[in-house]
Amino acid sequence: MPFKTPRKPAARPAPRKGRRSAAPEPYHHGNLREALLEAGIQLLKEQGAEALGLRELARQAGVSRTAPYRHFESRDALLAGIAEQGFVKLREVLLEARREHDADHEAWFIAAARAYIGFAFGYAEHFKLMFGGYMKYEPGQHTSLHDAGNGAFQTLVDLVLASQESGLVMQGDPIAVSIAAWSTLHGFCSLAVHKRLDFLVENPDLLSRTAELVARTCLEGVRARK
Amino acid sequence: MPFKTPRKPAARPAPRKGRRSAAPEPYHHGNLREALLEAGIQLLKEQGAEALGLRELARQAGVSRTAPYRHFESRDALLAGIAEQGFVKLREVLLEARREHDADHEAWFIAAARAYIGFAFGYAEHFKLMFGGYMKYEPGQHTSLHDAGNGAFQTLVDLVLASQESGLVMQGDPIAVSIAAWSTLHGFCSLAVHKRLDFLVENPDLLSRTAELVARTCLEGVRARK
DNA sequence: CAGCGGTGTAGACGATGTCAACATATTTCT
DNA sequence: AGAAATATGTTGACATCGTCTACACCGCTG
Repeated sequence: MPFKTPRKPAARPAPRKGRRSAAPEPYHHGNLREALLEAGIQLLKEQGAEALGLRELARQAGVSRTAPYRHFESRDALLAGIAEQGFVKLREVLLEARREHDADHEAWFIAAARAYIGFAFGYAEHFKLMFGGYMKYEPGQHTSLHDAGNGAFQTLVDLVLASQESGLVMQGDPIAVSIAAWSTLHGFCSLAVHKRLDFLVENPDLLSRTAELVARTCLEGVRARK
Repeated sequence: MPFKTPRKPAARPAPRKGRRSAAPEPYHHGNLREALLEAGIQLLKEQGAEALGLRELARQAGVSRTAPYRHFESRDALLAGIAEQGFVKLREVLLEARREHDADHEAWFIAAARAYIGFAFGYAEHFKLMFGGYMKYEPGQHTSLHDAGNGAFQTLVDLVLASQESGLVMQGDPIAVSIAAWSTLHGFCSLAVHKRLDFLVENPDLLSRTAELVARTCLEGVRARK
């Protein structure tokens, strides 16, 4: 009986005998899709993106190796799903910075920069997955991931637009200006997360002071010239 | 006779029967080490870092799969060797920018920024390998790669030091200021190279204008406040 | 000429992503 | 309610990869 074998029943979130709910929650055995994403996020945090194997994820979810293919077209698609969650979270922390400093554009700017840096350091592996070359990123593919990324970027564009109106930030194509500001943040985070700033890591005080300098630089670089 | 088999003799750089030369060029069959690096650089340019398999490189060099292990401890070590070459090249282009604008610090700054961006766009895959998470990067490992990276970074520190003395750039820890300036460049390049700026790619004019803005932002962000 | 270390080779192992074929559970149609 | 369709999960197999071990060859030094 090669089929009745393991089936750790505790691993499944209770097959839901209830008739039907409004949300089209998957049926069958449990919602594997989310279980895979959750396991992936957990494993990503603990071991990094390299450890995110399809088989490993399936193992952690208590299913067979090819089961994930019913929910993700390929390993890359699964990674894209995990990365997407990261962009959602990133957007959230950026929106939070906005909520707290809506009135003062300069404070908003600095808070957004700190939030971005905080996200990168707090979710380093996630950050690497989102912006690194861990998966193919062909245009037209992974549109959902793409949208989530644009959603996060849009919060920066909103900030730039508002700051241009209030005269804090230089005029010019808002996209270009946003990218210029974003680049400063992103470059610092990318270098740090990839351990290219290890001469700072040994001096945590200098690291945090540099982070603060970067947050300011990010604004000064695009501040309206007098 | 399972051993006499392939041995494409043309692929080897002539066994060098000459007695001995000053440089300790490897003997035996040819200098496989450099052949592997060359093939790797070529393949990297054409197909990206994912294609850099040990077996594939060995194939390209016309040797057996495990031959590379006589010259590189692991695949990561080979990748590190290839990345190292990239840092050497990057340092070269940065030094060239310096040579051309030694006197005018502002021009030097802009030229260095353009050179960095030019390198990233011209050697996109190499850039990704150098700064992405394609290989383990434990501290203490790959010291040669590490040194090459620091060598390239040092050219930026030199620029910042000179610019601080001449009053162009703000005071403060030169390392921190260098990182702040570098971050702007690096962030832009990293985003572009990883295709996260595709909304720009469709508009090459906007892309180049943004690149120019970034090159300026990189200086404005750390310019001495009046 | 013997031996020895530097170099290259074949075989094997475990691991991975993916495909095709098959089994089973849930929904939908009649 | 029963049948058919669909969604989900499983096994087996294949090609590929990095790496280990044992072995073969080469060119030098004694």
